[in-house]
Amino acid sequence: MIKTTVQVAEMFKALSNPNRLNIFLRLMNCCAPGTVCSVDEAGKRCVGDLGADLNIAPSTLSHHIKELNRAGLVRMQRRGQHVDCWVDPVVVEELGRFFEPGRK
Amino acid sequence: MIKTTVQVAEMFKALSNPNRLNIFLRLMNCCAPGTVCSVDEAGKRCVGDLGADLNIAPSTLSHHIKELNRAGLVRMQRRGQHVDCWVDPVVVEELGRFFEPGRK
DNA sequence: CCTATATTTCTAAATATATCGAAATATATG
DNA sequence: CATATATTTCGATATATTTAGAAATATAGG
Repeated sequence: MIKTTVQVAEMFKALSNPNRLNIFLRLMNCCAPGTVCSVDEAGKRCVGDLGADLNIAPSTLSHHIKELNRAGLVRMQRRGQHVDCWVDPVVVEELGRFFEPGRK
Repeated sequence: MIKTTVQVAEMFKALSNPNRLNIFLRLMNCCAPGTVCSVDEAGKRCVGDLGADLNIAPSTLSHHIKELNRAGLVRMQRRGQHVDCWVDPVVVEELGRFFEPGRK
């Protein structure tokens, strides 16, 4: 899945806000900083959980997660009242390769 | 060299603009897209070279490279009329690790 | 010192982003 | 259906970013 420079820039933009980066890191680590991971399904957390201790309004949280989703980094799916979120491992792996030298 | 979430977000922000990302990629690849690498010192290119074919004003180019430098991704040093630029390999390697799962 | 080239600084305008609160929607359950 | 909880949409505002052009600065070479 080859990406254009613009698409990759979109992904980095999604991670360029400290709040969004924290949300992303929580999904990557599968648990809030300093806490033990406890989610229903492996690697998935609902929107509300992701905003814990981040001191942002629910509407802002929703907006940020939508941005991460739009950029292709995070997938979402409603499950009852909640909406589960998880990182797309393939996309994340591709991003990691961006920082390997000698890449073509 | 441990970085805060804010510092890392700054780095991603530096890469969130397509023009800046292109500049960064040229430094990473050490040559313009589709061309053979030809720089004085390994991995270094001057400010002017980095903007070739990017269709941006010199002032804009200078601004973007300064942003990459401020974020810690790119180092710069004047050499005569030119200013050489090169990526900080340590910082880039650290960024790459951000996308490895299971990181603590 | 004068000129040419490279780069930066400053200023300004257009556009984009971050954030909130209020209202709307979705779902579960009594 | 009424209510409670979770999330999203909408509208507004403050702030930040992108970019260019003009002027300033740096360096090399006559």
